[in-house]
Order: sequence, then C-alpha cells, then structure tokens
Amino acid sequence: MPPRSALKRQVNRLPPERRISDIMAAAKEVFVEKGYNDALITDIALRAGVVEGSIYRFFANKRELLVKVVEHWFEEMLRDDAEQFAAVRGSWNQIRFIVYTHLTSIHRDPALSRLMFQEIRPAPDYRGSHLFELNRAYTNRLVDVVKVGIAAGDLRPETSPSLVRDLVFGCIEHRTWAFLRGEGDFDPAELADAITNLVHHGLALGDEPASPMESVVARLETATARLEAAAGIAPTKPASARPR
Amino acid sequence: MPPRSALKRQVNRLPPERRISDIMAAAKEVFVEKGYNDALITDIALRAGVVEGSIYRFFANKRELLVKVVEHWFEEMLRDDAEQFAAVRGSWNQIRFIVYTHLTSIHRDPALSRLMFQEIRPAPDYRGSHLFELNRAYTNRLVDVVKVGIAAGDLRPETSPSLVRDLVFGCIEHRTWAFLRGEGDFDPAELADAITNLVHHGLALGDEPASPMESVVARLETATARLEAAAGIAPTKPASARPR
DNA sequence: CGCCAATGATGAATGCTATTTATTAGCGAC
DNA sequence: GTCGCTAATAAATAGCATTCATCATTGGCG
Repeated sequence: MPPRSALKRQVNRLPPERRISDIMAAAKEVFVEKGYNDALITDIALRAGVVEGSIYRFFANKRELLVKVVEHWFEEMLRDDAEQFAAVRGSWNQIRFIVYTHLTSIHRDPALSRLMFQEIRPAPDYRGSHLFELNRAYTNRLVDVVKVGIAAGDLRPETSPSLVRDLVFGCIEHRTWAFLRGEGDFDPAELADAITNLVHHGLALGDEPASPMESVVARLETATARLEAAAGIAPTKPASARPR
Repeated sequence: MPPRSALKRQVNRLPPERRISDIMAAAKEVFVEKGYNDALITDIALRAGVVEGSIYRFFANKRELLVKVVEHWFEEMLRDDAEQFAAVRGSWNQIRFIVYTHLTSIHRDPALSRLMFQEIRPAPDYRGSHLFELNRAYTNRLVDVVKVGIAAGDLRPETSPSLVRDLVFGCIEHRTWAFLRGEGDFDPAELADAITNLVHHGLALGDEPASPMESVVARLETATARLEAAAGIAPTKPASARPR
C-alpha cells in the first residue's frame, strides 16, 4: 500500500498568464510581509495554490521572482505619475512635485521601497537591468528640471544637475530609513516642502534683504503647491514659471 | 580501522583574545571579499585556523560576527577623524571636512561601507545597537556645525539641522552607490567641493530683482483661495510661512 | 469516439549551509 | 602523576532553494 502514490494526485491546469500572475501576487504578499531572506518559496507556492517546483517553471530562481515583483510595482507607479507631472510648471513646483510623489510612494509601500533599496539596487547586475532603466527615467525627470531651470535663468548655472538628483533622492532615502525600519512616521507634504526649500535655497544666508512681500509669496507658494497636489489638479496659470 | 577518529586530533589552545581577533580578522577578509550572504562560516573558520564550531563559542551567530567586524572598523575610523576635525574652523570648512572624510572612508573601504549600508542599517534591531550610537555621534558632528552656524549668523536660521544631515549623508550615499557596486570611480576631494557648495548655496540664483511682486501675490492669493475652497479646508495660517 | 504525444504540474530527492551537540585533548591544581 | 575543567573538535541536525523523475491533462489525429 504506497501511502499516497496510489491516490490520484490533484492537478489543476491553468493558462500560463494566470499562473504567473497568481505566483507574482503571492510572492508580492510574502516578500512584503517577510522581506527577501525570510520569504519562503514554500509559502509563496502555498498561497499561489501551486507546488514549489511549479514556480521554477516560470521563474529561474527566487531572486528573479523578486525582481519581477518589484518591476511590476515600479511600472505601475510610473504610469500613475507621468501625466500628472507633465502639467506642473516652474522649477520650484516641479522639484516639489517630484519630492512629494517619491515620498508618497515610500509612505504607501514601505516594504517594496525597502526591497528596492536594500536588495535590488546593491546587486552587481543592477546596472543593465530593466529596473535600472525604469529608475533612471524616474530620476531623470529631476535632472531635466534642473537643466531647464538653468537654461531659463532660474537656477545657478554652475550646479551639476546629476548632483542635484543625488542630493534630492539621497536625502529622501536617508530621511526615511527609520520609517522603513518600522520606526515612527512622517508627513510627505511637510517633508516635501522642507526638502525642496532646503535644496532650493541652500544653507547660506544670502545678502539679499528679505522684503516683507517675499514671506507672503513664500507662504502662498507653499500653500498652493500643497493644495494643488492634494487636489490632484494642474497648477494655476502662467507658463512663466514660478516668478521670483 | 576507524578512518580518523583513532588519530590523535590536533588541538591548538590559545588565549581567548587571540582567538577572537583571529576570527574577526578572517571574518573581515571573507565578508569583504564575498559579501554577507556568500561568506561561508567554513571559509572563515579555515582562514582563522579553527573549526566551524569554535566560532560559535565566541559569536552567537553569523550576523553578530558581522556586526562586531563592522563595529571594529567604525570605531577605528572615528578615532582617526576626531582630533583632526576639532581643528577646523568655519561652517563651510567644517562641512567640507565632514563630507571629505566620509567620502574618503567610502573610497578606501567600499566593501565595509556597503555592509554597513546594506546589511546593518536596514536591520530592525539597528536602532538600539552600538553601531547606531557610533553612527549617531559621527553624523551629529554635522548637526552641531549647522547649529553653531545658525547661532553665529552664518547660516539661515530656519534650516533644520537634522535635515541638513540627511541631505549631506544621503547625497553622498546615493552618489557613491555605483562605485560601491564596483562601477567606476570618483575623486573624494572634487566631489566634496561640489557637494559642499551645492548644499551651502542651494540651487536658486541668489540675487532676485524686485519683480512685479504684486501680480504674483494676486495670482497666488486667488489660486489659494480657490483651492482651499475646493478642498474644503481652513485657510493656511500666516505663522506657518515658508520663510523668504 | 478513443488513443497519443506534448507539456503542465507534482512531490520527493538533492545539496548547500548555518547551527548544535557529543566527544576529545590540553592545561593547571593537587 | 592524575583529576577535573574547559577549549576545541568533528560529526550530526535542520532549514531551505533548487532539481528531477513521474504522472496527469489536454488537444490533435486517426
């Protein structure tokens, strides 16, 4: 009496796309809950309603599965952001928008962001991967903003656009690590304002006397940007950038 | 004829400190060469001249061994920097010094820096660890510089010192990730200048001509009122101004 | 209608490693 | 010398990704 071999084993055939999306959905769940190392293929298989071996029919290994999951998430994110961004005018507003949306996505999906920062980006094959290209496109929006700002005479001509990219995204990551570890919380809108202002103005006290009008403008700019972002609508009026 | 059990097995007794430092030296080598995951306890034991089990007499597990190795490296680094820093005067010079020494240590020990960023800092028990405290002391020098600069009237009074810390260290990390993955190189001195200047001055062009401020204000007031109404929220408080 | 090849799916086997454990060897006290 | 204590050892254990030999479905073709 063979214990189970004699029993007809259950087999459930499905179209490959369905299997793949089931597996990816289950994998996303498990990776998010457990992190890469503690995620078990067994667990993923169980939740996807397949057996361990089946996962290897569609994905070469655990890491490839992770990469596909994160790619999927990232692509979705990019699609959502792209058209909104196109409507924002003025270098301050554009930087603020980029900072804010990035902070928001970290705030919404901390576990996935973490996987990206900790597992994907440090890998030696990251450069050359699809995710690298996606991320490049994502961050290059900021580089372009700076270039345009320089050309338009808004921003200092000697600034390196790519260094500004590292300044902004690096600052965001460094600031959010505690949150990503599960410690505390942050307010994306408030932090976006602070970072944008700091990057824009720097630390040094300029020699310009601050007119009382300026602080009014500053307050209004901030309130407007926040409200526009919150309302999800395009900025008010002129193509003449943020004046000042 | 028992294959080996009958042969007198070699045992080499040493004082614990010596054993520990041998193991840590071997572990440092292997972690640096292979990274955390691909480092094998077997390999470490072999190079330290002990057997695998002996490592567990001194270290609870592989991760604790990693932490001890990185701690040791970090402590050494701090000792070297501390007295030099005390001699530097002026906020620009002090920031530049901190940026430069940090870049230099990444440039000198990329593998260890990577372990710190990728394996240690993201761990849930990082906060509360000794390394957290060491790193805190390390980065707080910059926070203090900013505070002093503000008090002395060198730096903008409204800047958040801790945000400047995240800006600077985040920028450095983001900028050096490619190098940490083994792609390309960078010049610490040159990059230190660029980062310090960017942080110090910001992006914005300093000398604004007193422009048609009134029309700007008018536009912003209108947009704000409209948006606040649309969003159904209370008007932005004057006190919360984005200064300048 | 029924059989057959192709391939999806399975569950057990493999292999690699961290970690544990039972055993042995050296060293100091008596 | 020898007895006990502990460092050190080598073998055993266990967890988990990955592979493999087999089996079950399905759609095409007689």
